[in-house]
Amino acid sequence: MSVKIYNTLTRKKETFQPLEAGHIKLYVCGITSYDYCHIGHARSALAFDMIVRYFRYLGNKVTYIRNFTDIDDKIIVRANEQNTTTEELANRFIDEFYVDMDQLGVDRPTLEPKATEHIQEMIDLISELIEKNMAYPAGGDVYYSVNNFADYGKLSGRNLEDMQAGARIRINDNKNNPMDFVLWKASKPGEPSWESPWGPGRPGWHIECSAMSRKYLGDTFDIHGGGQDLIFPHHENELAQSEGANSKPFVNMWIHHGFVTIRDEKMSKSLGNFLTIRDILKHYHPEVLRFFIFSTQYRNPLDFSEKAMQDAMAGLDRLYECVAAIESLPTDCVADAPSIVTDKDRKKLESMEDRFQKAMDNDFNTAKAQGVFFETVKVLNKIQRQLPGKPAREDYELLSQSVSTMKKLASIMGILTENAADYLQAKKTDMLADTNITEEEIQDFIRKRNQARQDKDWATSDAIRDKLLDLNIELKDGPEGTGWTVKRS
RNA sequence: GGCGGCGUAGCCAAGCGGCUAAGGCACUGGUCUGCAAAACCAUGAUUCAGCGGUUCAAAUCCGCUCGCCGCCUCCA
Repeated sequence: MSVKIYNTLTRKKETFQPLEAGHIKLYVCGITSYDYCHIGHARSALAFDMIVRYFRYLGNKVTYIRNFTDIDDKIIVRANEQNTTTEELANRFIDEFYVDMDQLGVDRPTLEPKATEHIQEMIDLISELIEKNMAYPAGGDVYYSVNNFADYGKLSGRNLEDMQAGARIRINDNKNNPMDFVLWKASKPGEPSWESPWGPGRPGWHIECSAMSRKYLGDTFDIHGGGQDLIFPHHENELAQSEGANSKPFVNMWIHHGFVTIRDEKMSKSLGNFLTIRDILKHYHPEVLRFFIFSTQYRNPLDFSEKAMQDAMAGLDRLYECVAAIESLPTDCVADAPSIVTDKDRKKLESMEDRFQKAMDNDFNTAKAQGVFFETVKVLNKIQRQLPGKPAREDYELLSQSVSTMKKLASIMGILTENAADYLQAKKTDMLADTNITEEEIQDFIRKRNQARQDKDWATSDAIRDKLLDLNIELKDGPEGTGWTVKRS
């Protein structure tokens, strides 16, 4: 395996080498559970879903841990607003998260630990840090002492002097250094709290990931992932905690994906410009969203717009239409008829999987990989069109083999997973629901029009066609009769 | 101010020192058609924000300039 991955820690693409050959250990920061998920969350889940599927496709075992943050300030505030408990609120949105993930067809990680179920592990870790003089209790809180960790800032490329020069650090008298961050927070009255050696309180945000990754993946593991906004402070602090406590390298490879933007602005709850996953799935098939998200490499920003989604839909339809056409080819072929496929085209088809792998090996370049599919479709369409009524068995097999390979590879991105004919039919039915006409009525018009066409009454024929077009129904005359589609608006 | 990233055809997007600068969408032309539509096929950058430099060779490396974005506060 020679997958190259951009490592945030070294700011370079590196050849990935798991610690244990054939077994990859991956930890990804999941959601803070207090609201519905937006497309940005979808991108995160989908990016790592794709990465895990690719590693498995290459024959690796992958242990994939993705946590739920089910206790933090935002959850407490929101629970109070809704007059409920943090537990109820967090669990409710975890359930909603699963609804979205299932709709998107995201595979479940190996394990999805919750912060509140690992309080003891966090307390143990904090105690170790205090013993090692990497942390100190103060006024019921416990803080991490950044001055005692020489490498602090190595992930995000910052240094303490520069950061302190920035004036946006809150003054907190309990801290020795303004950059020290909280490991354990003394609870205020009415807040959820757990007993600890430092009094009742709750964990700081970063400590859960250090504690849970250590429990499930060990002191050092292969890959840690998340959104680019987590690099600082979250991952920087996790790294400081884990290496501070374990005195071993925490993670070999840090993967951070880019944001989803709207009109080139980051989508976020504070800006109020976010769209939830279910908003999107109301209007688009899940595979359209997947196709859209994988149309650029995972580290680049991805700008959401209706136009972009329409483009994605058109592209996905093109793939499905090709698959459907080849899958509906008549199966009676001539065993020893000569092939009509040129050597160049045959090579193109036979090299598809290699070219796909080459793209994916290069830091999971799904945009390039999609390009491989389209190149394949172009060749497939061309051959399929030239095929005689009874094609050579050799050619038939080349086409169906290519289609099944393409479907296998596309499933790594979670596209082309449906039966192509069903997908296209369902789409038609869905679109028909948005019009003011039924299938029976359309068939009726088509019969009348065909009669007119037979009589060479073009005026009537065209009038019917225009009438249907007004209703967003487009007719397609072909050798096997007249078909129709709902026009894309 | 510090750190990181980006700027490639109308739009989206690959490319990471050297084969003809992938691919998608749109446009245009062709096949098909009674005419259309759909589908399919074909077509577009002597050039990669600008200016310098390194090199036999640069969109790709280095420097500067301009523009955009993200992080530095909760955030996928």
